[in-house]
Amino acid sequence: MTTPRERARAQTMADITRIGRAQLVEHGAAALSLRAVARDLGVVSSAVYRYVRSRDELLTLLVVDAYTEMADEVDAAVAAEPADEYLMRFRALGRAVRGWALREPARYGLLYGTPVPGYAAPPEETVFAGTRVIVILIDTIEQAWVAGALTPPDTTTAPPTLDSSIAAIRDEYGLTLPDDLLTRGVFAWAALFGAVSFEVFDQYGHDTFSDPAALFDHHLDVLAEALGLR
Amino acid sequence: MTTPRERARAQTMADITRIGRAQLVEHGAAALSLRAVARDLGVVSSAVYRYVRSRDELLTLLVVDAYTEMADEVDAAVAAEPADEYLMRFRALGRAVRGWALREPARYGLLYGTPVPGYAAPPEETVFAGTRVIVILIDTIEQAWVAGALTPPDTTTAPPTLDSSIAAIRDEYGLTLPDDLLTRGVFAWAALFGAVSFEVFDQYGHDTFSDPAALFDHHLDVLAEALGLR
DNA sequence: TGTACATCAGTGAACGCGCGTTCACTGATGTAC
DNA sequence: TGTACATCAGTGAACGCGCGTTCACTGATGTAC
Repeated sequence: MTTPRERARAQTMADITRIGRAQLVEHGAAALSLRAVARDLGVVSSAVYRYVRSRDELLTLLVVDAYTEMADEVDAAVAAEPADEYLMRFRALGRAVRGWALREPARYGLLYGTPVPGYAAPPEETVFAGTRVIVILIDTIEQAWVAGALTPPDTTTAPPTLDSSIAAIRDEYGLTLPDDLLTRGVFAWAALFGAVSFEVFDQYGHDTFSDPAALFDHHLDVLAEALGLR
Repeated sequence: MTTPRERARAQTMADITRIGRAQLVEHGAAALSLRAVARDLGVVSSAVYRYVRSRDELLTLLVVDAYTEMADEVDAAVAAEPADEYLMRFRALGRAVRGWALREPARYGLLYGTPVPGYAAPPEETVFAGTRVIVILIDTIEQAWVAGALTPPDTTTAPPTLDSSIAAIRDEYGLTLPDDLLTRGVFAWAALFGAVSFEVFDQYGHDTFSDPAALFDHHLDVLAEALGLR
């Protein structure tokens, strides 16, 4: 049973998140301001402290909010493909990340851009949401591997100095992927977000590529090839 | 013949750049402040306006400074390898980028991270310095191609919608690379900086990988394979 | 070579702005008896 | 069911801070005759 007060509180929290999101979009993470949120909320600046302990806590709220929204979309996009079409699932994942990032450049920048100076996201609250996408990616590769649908190139080997790190990851997520393939998965993760970041942060000149979506799809093809996905 | 006044001016400009660099390192780009630079320079805040028209102009100065330093290091690293050892040159390029980025995370962030809100780098002043690394990368691939030292995978084809964009790039830099390979070069560029950004911006957990340099080298191997470099 | 004038670096005060956070308070909503 | 008390949301003023930029100014350095 929720009291009116509880409902009002939940509503205000949701409003603060919504307004914070809008502030991010408009002015970027570094300029996010509690006073501006209070203004938009129609309330005196000190009132916001009833809901949020500090500016940093508001940032954390927005970080988790953004990770969650992106991961939800990626989840949905991957799940919309047949379970045994691993290449299609991989492509869907990549496109979902790119789609969200281009729609939400400021929030994407908060997650994958320059760290906000003086702010460090508290792991307890952000790690789960923040690792969802890489977990989906690695799971997709794992499932393809288990199904025997993967013919990984054998031209490289994972560095021996990473043995224990790789073993720890394999344990944590219950994987059976061989070392080299798991390491290639990490590469694919970094490369995917590199391609997205270049587009979102406008590293290509504005008009260098007439069809950036096609360029990105080509990147995904090259990445899938590097994973042995087909 | 330089007058004392000219020399003093050049010295002060150099001091401003140096102090600006230090400010970036300490507080990040968004917090870069003319007043703080003036303080460190030992001068009243308005005096800085004799040297720099605005905060944005100072940012532009620092952007060019950072691009130039990074490209100089990449240049030197690539040139230190034998001219016909294309794989070694590619590896040297990647490692030089990573090395500079890890030594200068804040300046790297200024170039490849979230855009500074409200600031757009003026192309006339930044494009030359900003494209030097990709030009070196593409040149390396071009030379390998011309020398016949490249066996590119033929599993993908460049998207037809990018024909004219690719042709424009080929013309501008006098290249003979086929479409797919040139497009893979762009991919390698984005993927390389993606791997570097993940490390600099701490996307992997702090202790997930015990030997990040080895992980990065593995990434370079996979990238070289995707380019057909060996 | 000496003098008059122009150029330039740097000063100090001011403008108007926004920020995060604390604090004592009012008044409404909820709860225990 | 009614009353006394506790909880909570929101107010308004204040603290101390930093910012970019403009402006009229002083005094030193450079230049043209």
